[in-house]
Amino acid sequence: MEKNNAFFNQVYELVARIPPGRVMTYGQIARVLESAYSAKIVGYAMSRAPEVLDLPCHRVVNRLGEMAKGPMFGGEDSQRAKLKKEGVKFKRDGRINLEKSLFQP
DNA sequence: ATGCTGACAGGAG
DNA sequence: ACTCCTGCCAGCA
Repeated sequence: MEKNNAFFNQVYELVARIPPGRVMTYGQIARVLESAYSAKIVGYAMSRAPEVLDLPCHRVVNRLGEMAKGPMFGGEDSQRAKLKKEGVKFKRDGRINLEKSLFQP
């Protein structure tokens, strides 16, 4: 990985600690990293995340419990199925039940 | 160096 | 419940 930048590394490390069946929001991650970076930076870090790190980026969602709209994880449905398979609770809207699946370090 | 963008969040209408 | 506006900070052209 060429980008050994601190923020990216921080985010990667934290995301890597998210256990199966749990998810985190971008804002939550930003807060855990201590007030610093905005949620956007977290998302940006994910977008540039080296796949060799094998980051469970599909466990990172926005505050609505929804995943990114574009075809970034191989399709939103694909990510949703993945999370569901890991035991993440979904509401009938198709959104994640953050109350039950939010991972708090 | 300057400005725009971005896998977002939070408040207000 | 929804939509719109603003703030956030690093990366990139």
